[in-house]
Amino acid sequence: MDGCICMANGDVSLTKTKPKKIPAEERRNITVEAVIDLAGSSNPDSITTAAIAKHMKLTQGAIFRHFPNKDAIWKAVMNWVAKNLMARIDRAAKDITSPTGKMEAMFLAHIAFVADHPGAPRMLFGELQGARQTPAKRLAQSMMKQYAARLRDMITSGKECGELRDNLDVEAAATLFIGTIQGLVMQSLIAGDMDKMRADAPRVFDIYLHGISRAGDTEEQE
Amino acid sequence: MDGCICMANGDVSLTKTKPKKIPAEERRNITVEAVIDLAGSSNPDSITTAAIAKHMKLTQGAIFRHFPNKDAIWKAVMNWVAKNLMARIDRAAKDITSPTGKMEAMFLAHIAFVADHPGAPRMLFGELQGARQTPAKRLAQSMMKQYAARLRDMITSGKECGELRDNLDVEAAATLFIGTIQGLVMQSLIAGDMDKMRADAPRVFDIYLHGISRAGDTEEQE
DNA sequence: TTAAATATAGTAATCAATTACTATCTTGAT
DNA sequence: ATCAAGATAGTAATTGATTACTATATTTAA
Repeated sequence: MDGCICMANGDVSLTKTKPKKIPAEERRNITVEAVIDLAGSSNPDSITTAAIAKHMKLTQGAIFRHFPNKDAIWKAVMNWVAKNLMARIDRAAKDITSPTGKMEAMFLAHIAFVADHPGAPRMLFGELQGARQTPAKRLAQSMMKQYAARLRDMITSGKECGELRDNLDVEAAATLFIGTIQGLVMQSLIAGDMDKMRADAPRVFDIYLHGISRAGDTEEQE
Repeated sequence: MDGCICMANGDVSLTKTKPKKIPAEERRNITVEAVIDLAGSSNPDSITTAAIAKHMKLTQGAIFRHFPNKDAIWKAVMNWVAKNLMARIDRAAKDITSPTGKMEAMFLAHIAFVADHPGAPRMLFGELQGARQTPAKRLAQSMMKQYAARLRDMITSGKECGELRDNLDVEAAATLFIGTIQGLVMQSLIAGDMDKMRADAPRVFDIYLHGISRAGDTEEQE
C-alpha cells in the first residue's frame, strides 16, 4: 500500500543494514507505532500479535520478549495516545488568551492530531466501548475526564468574560464540543478521508461557536 | 437462563404453545434480534456464531441452516437497523411542518432509537470502519447517504423560509447534525449510560439550534 | 565471551463452517 | 381420515485455520 515504512534495508548499508538487534525500549516504541499504524486500517480489536509482528518485521513470539501479554501492548498504546494528544492540544492553546480562541485552537489541534493518526480514535472508541475493564480502558477514561473538566473551566471563564451567552448550559456545551469532534472523526473514518475532516473542521466549528456565543458577537469576517 | 423458550411442548397442545421447530423466516428474525442484543454489551466484531446460537438456545451449527455464512447474518442485521431507524425518524417528522421542528423531532427520535437499541450504533460504527467491503457495509453506507441528503434538503428549506441564517453553511450544518448525534451516542456508549443520553439530547440540540438559527429568532422560553 | 534480542517450533483454546444423522412437520394418494 | 414419503429444522461431532502465549535454540552486538 504505502510502501514507505521499512523496505529500505536491503542493500544500503549505513550504520545498520539489517537492524536486527534493537534495544528493548526502542523496540517497545516501534511496537506502539506499529499498532497505531495497523489500527488506521483495520478493526483494532482484531489486530493480532502476529499482524503486529509482521508489520514490524519480527516473528510473533518475539513480541512477548518485550511485553508480558497483549493487554500490556494496549496499555502502552493508550498511554502514547493520551500523552501525545494532550500535549498537542495544550501546545495549541498555550499562547492564546481568549477562551473562545483557546477552544478553537484546541478543536483544530485535536482534529489535526486525529488526521495524522487515524488509528488513535479507533482504538479509543473501541477500547472505551468494550465491557472488559482493561488497564488501557482505565487510562482512556481518565484522559476523557481530564479533557472534559478542562473544557468546562474554559467555557465557564468564557461566560465570565462575556464572550459566551450568560444562559449557556456549560455541561451541554462541553458535551457538544467533544461530541462534535467525535462526530467529525466518525464521519471521516467512515468516508476513509481524513483530508475532508481537516477541511470540514473550521466550518463546523464556526456553527458551534455561533451556538455558544453571545448574540451579535460573532462577526462573519469571511 | 430464562427457560421460557421451548420446553413447553410436551403435553399442553392448544394451537401452538411454543413449538421447538420454528419456521425459517421467524428463526432468521430471532437471529437478528439476538445479534443486536449481544452487540449491546460486547464488541460486535467479536460476536461468535456460538454466542449467537447460545443466546437463542440453539446449537451453533443450526445457524447455518438459515444463513449461508456469517456475512449473511450481518447483512440481515444491518437491513433491520436501516429499516427500523429510518421508519422511526420518518414517523417522528411526518406531522411537523416547520423545518427546524422536523429536525428536532428527527434528532430526538434518532436518539430514542439508539437508546432502545444500543447495539445498533455499535454495529454501524464497527461495520462502517472496517476495511473489508462487506454487503453489510454497502447497506450502511447507502443509508447514511440517504440520511445526509434528506438533511441537506431540510436545512435548505429552513433557510428559504427564514428560520435559519442566510449565511448558513448547509453542508457543515448537516455534518454537524449527524456528528452531534454520533458524538452523543459515543459518549453514552463510553459511559455505559443510555438514560444520560436521553437527558442530554434536548440540551445539546438547543445549542445546535442556536448555531444555525437566524439571530434573534431563538427565544429562550425556559 | 556473554547476555540480550530474535528465531524456531511448539501448545491449548477458539473460530466459522461442514458433516452425518435424528426428530418433527406437511402433504397427497388411497 | 390415514399414513407413508419427502421436506424442514434440529443435534452432536469434527474440520482446518487462527488465536494468544511459551519453551528452547540461535544469533549478534558490546
